[in-house]
Amino acid sequence: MLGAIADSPGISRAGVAARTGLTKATVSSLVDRAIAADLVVDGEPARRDGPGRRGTTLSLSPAGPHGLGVEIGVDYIATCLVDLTGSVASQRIKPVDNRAQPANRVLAKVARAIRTTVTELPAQVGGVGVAVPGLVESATGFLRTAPNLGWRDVDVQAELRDRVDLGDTAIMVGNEANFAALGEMWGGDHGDPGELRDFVHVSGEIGIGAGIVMDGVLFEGVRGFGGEVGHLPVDSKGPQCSCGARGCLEAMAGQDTILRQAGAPDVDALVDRLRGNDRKALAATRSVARWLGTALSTVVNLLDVPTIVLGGTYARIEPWLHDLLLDELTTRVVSATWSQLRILPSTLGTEAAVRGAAASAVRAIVADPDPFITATVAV
Amino acid sequence: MLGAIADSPGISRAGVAARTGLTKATVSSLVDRAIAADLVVDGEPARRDGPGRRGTTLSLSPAGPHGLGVEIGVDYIATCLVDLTGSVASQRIKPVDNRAQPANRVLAKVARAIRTTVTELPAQVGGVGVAVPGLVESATGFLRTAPNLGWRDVDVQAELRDRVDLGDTAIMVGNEANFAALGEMWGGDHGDPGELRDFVHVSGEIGIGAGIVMDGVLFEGVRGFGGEVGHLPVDSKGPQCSCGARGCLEAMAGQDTILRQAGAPDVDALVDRLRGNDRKALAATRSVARWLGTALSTVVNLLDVPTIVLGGTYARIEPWLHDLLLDELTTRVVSATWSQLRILPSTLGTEAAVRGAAASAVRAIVADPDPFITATVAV
DNA sequence: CAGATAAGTTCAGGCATCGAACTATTGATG
DNA sequence: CATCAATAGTTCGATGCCTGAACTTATCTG
Repeated sequence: MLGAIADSPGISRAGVAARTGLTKATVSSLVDRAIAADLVVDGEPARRDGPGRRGTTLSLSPAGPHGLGVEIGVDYIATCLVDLTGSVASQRIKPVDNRAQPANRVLAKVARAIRTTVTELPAQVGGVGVAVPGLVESATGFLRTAPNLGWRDVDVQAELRDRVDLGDTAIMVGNEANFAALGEMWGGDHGDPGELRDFVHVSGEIGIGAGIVMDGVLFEGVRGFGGEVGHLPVDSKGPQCSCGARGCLEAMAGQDTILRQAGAPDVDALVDRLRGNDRKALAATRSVARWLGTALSTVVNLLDVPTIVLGGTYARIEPWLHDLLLDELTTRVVSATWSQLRILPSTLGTEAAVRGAAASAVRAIVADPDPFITATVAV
Repeated sequence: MLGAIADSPGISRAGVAARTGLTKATVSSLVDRAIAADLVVDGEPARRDGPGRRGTTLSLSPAGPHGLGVEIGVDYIATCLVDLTGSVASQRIKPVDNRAQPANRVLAKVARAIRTTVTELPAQVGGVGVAVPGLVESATGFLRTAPNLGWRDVDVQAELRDRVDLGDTAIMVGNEANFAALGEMWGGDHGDPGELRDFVHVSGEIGIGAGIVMDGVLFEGVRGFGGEVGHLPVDSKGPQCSCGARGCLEAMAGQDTILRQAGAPDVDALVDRLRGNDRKALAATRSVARWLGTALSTVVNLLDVPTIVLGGTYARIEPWLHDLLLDELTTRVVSATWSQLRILPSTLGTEAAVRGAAASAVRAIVADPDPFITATVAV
């Protein structure tokens, strides 16, 4: 029910009723409870053109529970607090070389970051989202492997609970690419909120990760290891990859490969050269578009997702990727003949993952406020 | 609730309660209603080892509503009736060259087949499933395209309703490969019923189709066009495909390609030659295993589905595909290091699709018996 | 100001499910 | 063989979520 308010802030009770199919009576009582729990606030009456009483504008309360997002990157720890409306209350990024340290050392740092953020916040923390660059079992939150951190089999949630007293606040651990996709859906600027509900978010950083969202819900596969696009085979004759196979997408279109082929030291330099129509840079980008297109056509053929959001490095070079990528996809995707594909650049860039982690925590409350409300009443 | 009875026939009311989390009281009343509507029958008391009253064995009623499945193949129309338990009541296959005829001519034949089957049945028809070799929009049941039939934009459901009086009996139109997967799940012989809940069913016939089942539910993608594996790109240097792209799976591992490479006139001959260790046949099969493995590794990496069921032609040559395919998958699938993949041959073979279509119709009642029960009471 | 229109509230009632007490059936034990 | 513990199944009042319909409040229009 709160979802309707989240998707269109300023909606009236009657509007919510129309949207959700519940009766006005039900909505009224639910909204009353939500207001009592400080999840929703009643605003000024809305303007209306015709006759009739004006509805009061409902919106999620900025003073309600906040979501705390933490991203454990390879060389940084980022934190972020968002309120129920999705507005960022605070954000911080701390460079640390996590690769050089064992998991428990890093988690101690993360715990400290959580502690300070929580104590600084005047409002309540309603949930914590932790984004990690690795494969997480969705049922348990167990981190199976994080190659770029060198971690294996870490129970991030339990480790953090040992180190920070969070009571029974929910901690959700998830893959960074997945959270990035959610962040983009909830916090990105793509027309009307709630319009972007079916898409693949591809982010090219050190690896290539994808977050798949269908009908507004993250698609994680059976156990949570889905959406692994980095090692999709795209070129049977391609170079050997660290995973043992040949011609993986990561090897053909990863950030390292682009920069090497373009002869650029970093992404900024690459963008500069593209702007200056540098031949090598353009050729490298074209090649990336081709391979990425091959891989994404597979994704679209399998999942029938009509929109692709380019994040991370790809977002930076999206103008040069767009046409070729769309072309490649259109020829390869079976359903493309009668249904238009869209390619959009990410609007949150590298912030997407933390934002998504934080927003996930509050969205859990929005999706099912009951546990939160009963907990609040009990206290 | 009936799902629990379907999955383990002979279960007691108490067993259902334990399984579903409902209370004994609730189960009792629900079961009573289901018995009244002839959906469930009470059997003999079960044996038990310890003390305590023995539970009555519940099972779905073989006299209850039946599901009617129809498959519109390229050169046949198959029909099939199954009862609630999944037992086949009757089955028929009629060779017709549907390619040579316009859609409405074929649908008239289908309508006739439905009529005769319905009138022969002493029990009630609870739903109709229609399997077509094409892409169906899941929300509407609209057939977008069926390349091998030469059909485009056909509203199969409406056409059939015009031609057969089915009252308000549900008609579900779906892709043949999807129904085949469901058929295999519900009617196949893979250990305990309910054990096969997450798998990809790949059937190699004229095209290559896949049905993806996750958590016992068909995965169709956003609009229903998901699971299209036939045109996954597997070899960037491969031959041109009719779809416009290069090196599609269908061109590399389709039935035609196998037979041509093996120099065999048909699948029977191919199997004979494989049994006789014919070199060309073995080489062709190895090549198929490689390409199929490449494509399926993509599917598994994206969807994280732990089991692959080989249907159609692939089922026939499964013994020769198995090891190489598993090998290819194990090296390419990221999660394979800690989680075993399984490859199974289909047990229903070419019957899978009609069986699945018929079973889908009754499963809809099992999943939500309320509309059926209220309709029954009203009459 | 009357009339029309729409938002929001109140309250009795329906419906599915629950909880707890009850009855029924069975093997084990002395 | 009587009794007991264990388990299956039933009955019935209680509960909680939601609905439907009537009602109150607020606003525009002529």
